[in-house]
Amino acid sequence: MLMSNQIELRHLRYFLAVAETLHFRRAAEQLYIAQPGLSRQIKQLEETLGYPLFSRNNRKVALTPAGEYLQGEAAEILQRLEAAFHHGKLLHEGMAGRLHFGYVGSAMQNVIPELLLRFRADFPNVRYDLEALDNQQQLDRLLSRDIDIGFVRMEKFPPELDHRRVFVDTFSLVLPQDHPLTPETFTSMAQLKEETFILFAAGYSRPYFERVMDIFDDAGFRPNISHRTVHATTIYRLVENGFGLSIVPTSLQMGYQLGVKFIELTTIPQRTTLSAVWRADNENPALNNLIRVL
Amino acid sequence: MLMSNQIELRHLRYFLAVAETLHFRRAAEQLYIAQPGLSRQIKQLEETLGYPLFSRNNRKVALTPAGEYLQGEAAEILQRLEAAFHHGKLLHEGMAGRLHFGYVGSAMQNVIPELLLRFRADFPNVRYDLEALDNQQQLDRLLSRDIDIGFVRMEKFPPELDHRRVFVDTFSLVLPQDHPLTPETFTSMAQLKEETFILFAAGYSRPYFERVMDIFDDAGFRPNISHRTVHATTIYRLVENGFGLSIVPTSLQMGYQLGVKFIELTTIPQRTTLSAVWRADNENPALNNLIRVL
DNA sequence: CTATTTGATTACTCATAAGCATCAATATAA
DNA sequence: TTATATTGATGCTTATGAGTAATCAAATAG
Repeated sequence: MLMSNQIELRHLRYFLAVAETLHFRRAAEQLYIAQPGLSRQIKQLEETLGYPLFSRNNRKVALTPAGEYLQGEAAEILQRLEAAFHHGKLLHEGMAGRLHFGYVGSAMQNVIPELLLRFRADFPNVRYDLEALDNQQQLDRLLSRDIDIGFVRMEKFPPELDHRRVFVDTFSLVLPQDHPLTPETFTSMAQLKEETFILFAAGYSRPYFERVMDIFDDAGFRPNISHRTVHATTIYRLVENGFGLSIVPTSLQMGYQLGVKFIELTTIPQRTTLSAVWRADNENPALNNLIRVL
Repeated sequence: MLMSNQIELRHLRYFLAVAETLHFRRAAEQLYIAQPGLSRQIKQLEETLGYPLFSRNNRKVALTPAGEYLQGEAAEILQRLEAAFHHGKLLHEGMAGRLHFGYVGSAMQNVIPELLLRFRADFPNVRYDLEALDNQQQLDRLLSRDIDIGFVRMEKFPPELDHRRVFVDTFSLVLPQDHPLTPETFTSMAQLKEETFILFAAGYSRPYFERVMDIFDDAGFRPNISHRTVHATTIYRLVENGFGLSIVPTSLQMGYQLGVKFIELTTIPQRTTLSAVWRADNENPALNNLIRVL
């Protein structure tokens, strides 16, 4: 064991008081204790350390070189400890710390930026890790506690996870700029029976894929799918160049300047929902604050 | 008062033990105390801080985010405190710290470098401040505690100061390279009755100046003094260019490559002594070690 | 189910920090 | 000089609270 194992913070606090005042009686008053106790605690500290901190010639108290050095160190150490306790409190209150986000790419169009802005207004000292992941990756990393919260296009979740619907979106058709169909002439999905389609890969999110296929089922035909991809930009590029049409969440049209046009499918019943998911037992206090903001 | 004023190092040590083992009973064993005391101390720490450090579900102990953070901080703080105590011990033993030297320029020729080399061998962690000062400046700054030790050419010292003779040196004549006098033809100072002399200024050190004048008194003449200066290089330059002869401590000839030659005055009784001086009540522990090396 | 293991709780003991009265040494005042 | 005041240290007592032993309640394992 180390020599300083019997030293307590009390010793340091008393030492600092005497080091400042260089006067045992006044230091004792300042500490709201009686002088003899102070004398003995300082003596005990010196004996434990094995060297004197003060030179006292019965009329004057002065710091030894070692005492002078320790005065600075002890003051800094106590201050740092105090700061650590305070920062711990912030962490406990979710006012500081780190939140690890997972999200499907489309959530970054509107939901995540808006959420982060609102959250930062109340909790400016929380930092974020943001990671674009598909639905299944997010579930895996939630269960392994790698991320604190996920934003997925799903409806059913494992029992360990809590969730909340954060955004319900219509679908939109994506067509080339020069396609004859317009919002005015569009009446029903059945008009697109002969078209080729570029859709999200089924593996990316089966529930999402099936929701899209429902649209075609309701229209009474199976689509001719030429390409499957997960990237919005890729879809738009392919549509732009005449490889086919596509169906995407309406919010996904934001932020792109490409040669495609959109027709929002407000007449069909299908909607796609973005849900926030998190572990019910996640103890990150910042997460509770985030969920409250949701 | 600060919230943490009732927290003691004991709390931190106990906390770290539990944080490491995540097990109260084993942590208690490791600390050589019984488990109930440990439980209470941790609880008390958490209550004082106002937030929990562990989440215990009657079967598992886990750190909260705040606890995880404090584990790192507390470990570092304890380590730093331990290091501070250790460094204080080094300071007390004179194994670390700082020594402020004053010295007359000539002491830097041989005495100071040799002393520092020997001292550094035993006390490599002591740092130095070196300042070239004349005798009186050194006494003043010793009395005002600005320097720890001085190296002067004096014999008498104020009562507050302790001293020790460190080097006794003969005098040497300084002559131009082409001067007719040589060590072989030199017999007595009386041969120099007609010469002009360049000497140290009396104000620089009266005892030293009078010692030099004694040499002339013994030779039976008062010298014709053309210049007075304190700088060795200035003296040598003046001698080299025929402005006169000089008398310097023999050790002062080291380290200069100039057009002058020296004749060591071994036959006269005068010697010049370099003394180390320090305050008797100087508490710098490194000083005691230095004096022991002297 | 029972046995085991976990941390928490309770009542008690004992170590010790703090307080009081006093002392010795020194400085200041008369 | 003597008297007085002020300093930190010391001896003794007290009270706080850390530590212990026994026990409990809850969860898990067999």
